[in-house]
Amino acid sequence: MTAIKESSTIQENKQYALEKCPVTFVMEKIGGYWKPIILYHLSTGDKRYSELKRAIPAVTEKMLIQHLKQLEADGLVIREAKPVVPPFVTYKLSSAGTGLLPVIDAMASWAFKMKDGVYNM
Amino acid sequence: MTAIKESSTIQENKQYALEKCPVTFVMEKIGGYWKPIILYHLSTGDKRYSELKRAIPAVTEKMLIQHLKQLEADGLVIREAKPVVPPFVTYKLSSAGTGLLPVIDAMASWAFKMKDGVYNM
DNA sequence: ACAAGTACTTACCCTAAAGTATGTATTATG
DNA sequence: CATAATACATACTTTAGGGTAAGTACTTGT
Repeated sequence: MTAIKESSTIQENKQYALEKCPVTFVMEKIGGYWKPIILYHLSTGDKRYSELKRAIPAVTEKMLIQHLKQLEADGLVIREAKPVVPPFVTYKLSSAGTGLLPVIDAMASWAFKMKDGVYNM
Repeated sequence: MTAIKESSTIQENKQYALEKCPVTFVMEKIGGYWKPIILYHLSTGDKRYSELKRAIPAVTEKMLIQHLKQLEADGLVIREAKPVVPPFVTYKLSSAGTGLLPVIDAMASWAFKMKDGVYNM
């Protein structure tokens, strides 16, 4: 992960937005490019790291693990590792992560309406 | 023979994600840093450009106008300009933009639950 | 001996998004 | 005449995020 510069305006703005805007708070958590996709794949049940990798072929390993770590740090997913070799690691949604599913659903619903031209008038 | 530069992976991935993932489709529309905030402010009624500027003091004019233009191009907001001087321009949500409000609400609801510790168990 | 599978890690690079600073057109008003 | 107000536009710089490529540790199978 790259170090963040605390003094930058963008960081100050993030502080402002985080305190003032709950939507931005959510964006901070699921705004990463692959995070919604990962969340979606975990919504159908626990997945091993390699299962996620295969389920999302376009994501690079660096991005996958990076986002998984962030999601874990944010308390949205839970990592469980069995002390065996080869490693056996599964990821699943926490209760907070599960609580996000209505958001994901609302998004998907809007996207489908857009594609169906429901809002073209 | 010189090698021809192929299209970047990032663009291919975007194509993949847009087709496969409705959530990413939504992120494309409202993922810009200030867009959710702008949308939120428009949800309470039409606003003049200068009203938005005052309502969101931390945003720069470049970012504000840029995001407004994108939201307009995406059909989420409608711009109305009166041919007077000084200019009088108002922005309001389109039907598609209004259709996004449940998403915003779901996000806000989750954010407040998070802050209230509802998911800490 | 060595390749294969699993779950990462790390160093480096490139680009898109965001920020800074300044300029534009028009008219009313002091 | 100069300033204020409004709604932008634009050249330039910085930063955060994402991508590439390669390596690590450990054990089982051939």
